[in-house]
Amino acid sequence: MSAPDTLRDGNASTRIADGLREAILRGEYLPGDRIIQEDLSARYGGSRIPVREALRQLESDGLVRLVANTGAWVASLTMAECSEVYQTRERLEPLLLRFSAEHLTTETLATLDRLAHQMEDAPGVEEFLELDRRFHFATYDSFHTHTLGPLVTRLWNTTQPYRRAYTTLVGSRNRRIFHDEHHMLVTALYDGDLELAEQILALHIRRTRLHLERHPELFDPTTPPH
Amino acid sequence: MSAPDTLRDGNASTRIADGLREAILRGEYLPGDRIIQEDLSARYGGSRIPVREALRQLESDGLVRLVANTGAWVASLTMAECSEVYQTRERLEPLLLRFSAEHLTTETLATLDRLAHQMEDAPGVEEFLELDRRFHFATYDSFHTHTLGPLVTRLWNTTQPYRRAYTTLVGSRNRRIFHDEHHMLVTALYDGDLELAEQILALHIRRTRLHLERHPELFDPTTPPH
DNA sequence: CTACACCATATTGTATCCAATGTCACGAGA
DNA sequence: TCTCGTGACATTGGATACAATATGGTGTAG
Repeated sequence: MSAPDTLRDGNASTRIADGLREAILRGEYLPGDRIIQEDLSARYGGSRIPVREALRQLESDGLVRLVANTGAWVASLTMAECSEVYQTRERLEPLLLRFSAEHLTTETLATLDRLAHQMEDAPGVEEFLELDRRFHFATYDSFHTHTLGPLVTRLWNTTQPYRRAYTTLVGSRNRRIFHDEHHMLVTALYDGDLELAEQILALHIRRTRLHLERHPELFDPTTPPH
Repeated sequence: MSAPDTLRDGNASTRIADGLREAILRGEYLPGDRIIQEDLSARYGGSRIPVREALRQLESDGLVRLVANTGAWVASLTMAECSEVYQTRERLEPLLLRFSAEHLTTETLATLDRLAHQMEDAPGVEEFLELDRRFHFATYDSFHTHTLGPLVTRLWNTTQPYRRAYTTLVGSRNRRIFHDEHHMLVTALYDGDLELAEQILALHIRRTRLHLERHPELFDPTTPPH
């Protein structure tokens, strides 16, 4: 039997950072929401000291914005910033895929195929987002990386609210090509054609970016009040 | 007249984080060195609270390794990890260069040319490293980025101790091709040939990585004690 | 009615104190 | 001589208390 959740790590800051990160990724906090240190103390237990350390951590992760003597907000992106993250992903993830694909097992390939099919029947937005994330990370998880894996995770995290907003907005329209790309990726991996797999992934990310860019209303105004 | 250094930011954690980061980059602390919270308190003023926040921040930046209830160390890399960072840079920096190059001014180009020549006469390791960094960042600074710029900075920072060690080890041997690549890059930028500039930069980073990989003795042993 | 100054309140920033944990040296026993 | 347990010490983790700063509302002057 496991220890109670509040003792999980022996380290309150890490626990709070993980908890808040998950809450932001679940959409419980929205971009631009104010974060009060005392609220987090109350929610996760402990004093404000570990809360502050957690906020520093999440700031470096790009999930929280801190302003000295003023407070903390859930980070928000302009469309240009979000687009930049996607263009970064377009260069990084194919590399990570290449590293990982060299170590893919048959079981992982079967899992990927299963996830790609499950996604087609995802009943709601949350299931869709969750399966999409699990699919892509399953293609990456076969190789332990020091820098690249965490970096990619970070880029996924900072854009998660906007993926959610977009998916909610367009419903299940236009998803066919999205699923097709996943299946093509699985096929390329089955065939061991890493060059092709990299290209499909880059196109997949690029197309998603272009779709997002059709909806500026999802993002912060380009000229935020400074 | 400016305020004393200890009041620079109105925020002790940021000040300490910046100070410690610079100290690590200057080589004042070496990879693997233990960091004692009280020492930082004494050195930068203030109590241990802001020190701890600063350490969290630098941990997320990849410059410090924290172990719960045990302590903090200056981060160190194995050769494989360092190589991974360089492969990541090889994909990222050409993109950043492309973003930035579209906004390069004539003055910046002149500065780049000047820096490239200055480097050839750099008297010592520190000057060489400093000029190299300034050269590359000058090619990036013409475009304000939200994610990519800080990311690249971070990758440069985590590998800085090893660049220093390598440069010290080989002295000024084999630097000719290094300088030539810089000049080629400047020329490509003068000509507005972004495609070529990207390729030169990627090759430049790749060649540096291959040189580093000839010196495993500079790095942590691959199987660290766990 | 608007603009501005001022004050009350909420919130963040930091210091001090104590608790918890890990480290290391020393000594007893095999 | 080596191993293992034990205890003192060094160091980190966290809570409380207080100081510093920002915010938002109210009243007053123009």
